[in-house]
Amino acid sequence: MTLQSVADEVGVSRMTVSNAFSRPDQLSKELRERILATAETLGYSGPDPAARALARGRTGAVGLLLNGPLSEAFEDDVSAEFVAAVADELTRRGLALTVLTPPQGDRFLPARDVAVDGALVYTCDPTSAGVAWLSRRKLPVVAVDQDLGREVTTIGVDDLSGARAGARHLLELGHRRIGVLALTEQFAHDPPNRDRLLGWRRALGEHGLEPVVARTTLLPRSAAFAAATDLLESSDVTAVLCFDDVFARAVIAAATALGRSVPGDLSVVGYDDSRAATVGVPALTTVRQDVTAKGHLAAGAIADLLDGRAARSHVLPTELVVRDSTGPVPAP
Amino acid sequence: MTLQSVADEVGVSRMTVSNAFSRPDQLSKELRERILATAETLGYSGPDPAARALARGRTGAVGLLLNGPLSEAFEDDVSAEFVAAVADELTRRGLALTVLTPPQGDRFLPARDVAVDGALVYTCDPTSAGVAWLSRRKLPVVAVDQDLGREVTTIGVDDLSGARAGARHLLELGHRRIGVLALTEQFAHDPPNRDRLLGWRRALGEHGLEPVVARTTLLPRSAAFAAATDLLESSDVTAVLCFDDVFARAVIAAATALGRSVPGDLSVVGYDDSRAATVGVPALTTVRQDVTAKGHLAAGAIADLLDGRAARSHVLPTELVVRDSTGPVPAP
DNA sequence: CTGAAAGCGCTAACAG
DNA sequence: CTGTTAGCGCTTTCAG
Repeated sequence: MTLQSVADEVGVSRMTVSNAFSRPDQLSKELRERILATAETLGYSGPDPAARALARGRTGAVGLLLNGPLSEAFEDDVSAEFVAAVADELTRRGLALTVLTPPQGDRFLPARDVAVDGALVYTCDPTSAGVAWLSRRKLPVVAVDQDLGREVTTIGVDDLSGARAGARHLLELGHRRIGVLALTEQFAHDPPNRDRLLGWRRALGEHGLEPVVARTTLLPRSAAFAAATDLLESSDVTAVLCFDDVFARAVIAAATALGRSVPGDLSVVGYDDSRAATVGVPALTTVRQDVTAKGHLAAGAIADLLDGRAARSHVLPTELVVRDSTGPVPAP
Repeated sequence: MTLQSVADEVGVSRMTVSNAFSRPDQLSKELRERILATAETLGYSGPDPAARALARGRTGAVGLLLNGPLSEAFEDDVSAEFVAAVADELTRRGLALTVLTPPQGDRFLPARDVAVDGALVYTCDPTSAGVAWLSRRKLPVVAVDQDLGREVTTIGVDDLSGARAGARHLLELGHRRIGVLALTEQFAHDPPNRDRLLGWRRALGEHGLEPVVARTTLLPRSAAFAAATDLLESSDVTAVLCFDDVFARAVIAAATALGRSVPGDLSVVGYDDSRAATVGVPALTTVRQDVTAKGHLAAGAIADLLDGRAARSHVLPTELVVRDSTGPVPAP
């Protein structure tokens, strides 16, 4: 079943059938309906997407390049919300989302071998093979929470200000011995981790203070609990600033296990204002970012690029949300 | 930059260059390396995936057809874990995952217009347009937690037994007035919802009992809390069987808000053994299913189908996990 | 509004 | 091991 079979049946040229499907305004309504009806009868389900992709030079799919185990990307509320927002917005613009997983061998490298018109780079080591392949293919790319150079359209978040706001909030409450729970050194150059750490450091620095830094990983989830326990046992911090809300929950759990109450004995600040911030008790003081907006902007940017329009970089604002996990510094 | 340019430069035929990239065993190691080196120099990044897809008749991408807002699919732990497992296993098999979102208009229907070799159908209304388009395109399909007919390879879960085990557990604890919190009528034919409900009903039926049925939706999350509150206020159930762990948490939250303790005053059984089961207090008694295995099996099945191998249907087992949210029926 | 010509870039099959 | 032949199914451009 091809365009040609339908054309033969109707008695028009293949091109007219193509137009019936792809450019409705190029032929009479009447003829178009006759063609569509015949196609239906013949069981022709429309132009073959692969052939169309080759002829048009566009596949209609946008890649989402992710590094590390996918479980990290999909099992984290924040990433999942981002992916959902991206997929929704891409669909609205007539594009599909293809997941470009990290390669698991040598034969098949998604970033090299999968047909996409462009890609979103998210949660990636900028030096990864995937990023390199995308640029070798000269595909349009939009970086999200990532530094790929000034020429690359980038959608980011003002984590520097967000982190600073969180730290200042603690300082205003009188805290002076403050811990932070960040990602491991492996993420030293990951913008969110880097900027949050920097924002905390700067705010504390304004008071001549230095944070007690603890580091951990997103997975396994138990790692954060262990790191938090260690931080609380090995130092006398009265407050902890966390890389994200999940870490904040881990700190609260660790504090509780050590018999310390939050916010009575310890103040905890999360980040993201994800589901974890409001689902548990106490509700978290956290720094809100609009992940859905980030996804929409990223999808819009890559779509613009594909349409030959310029795409602007954006830095999304953050906002401190004060809830119940922070309070005045405890009396000595 | 095409195969031809590289061929011209090296002075061999285009086919030999193609072989250098795609069938390394078809030419001498020496020649191959010379070709690859030249390609590298010329900035040729390998065969164009779109052209290759047309010529080979295979795109190397598998669709994942989802219905309803993507937020439901991605922001639910269980679905997210499933998607991650699918993507991982597909990558291992040299395939990519393309998300086939529900159509948001008329011009662009992912299930009709996106190039994929086959698709996984998950969380879909079987009568949806998406499913219809896939079958019109005659694409190989694997159904997950879905009834698409006996000819369609299906990966499912033994929810009937799982639900029964949960209900029997409550019966053994002495409960007789039992509520259930299921999905709305809209999901009457959704296999997980249908089978869990059926399993609960049958187990209770063996004791001549009928459950008090409450129904709600996955989103917004507040809906479950409201439904649970209503159930607890309008009936005198001593235990509630829930469609999933998130609902179980909502029931516990509602009970707590009404001044009832779990499991002292009320027993609650979840489903899935997802993160929600163990993250909060009390840890949930729940019915475990292996979502990652489900994802791996589904990906393996569609990959087999694409390779022309037969793919078997599977029904994964479930297992009751007793934790702290269930206890003996309270004294009257 | 319709059709003819000319590929898009690659690969299967087979011959040498 | 290497090259030739013959498309894959569609769209772009441009003339009628």
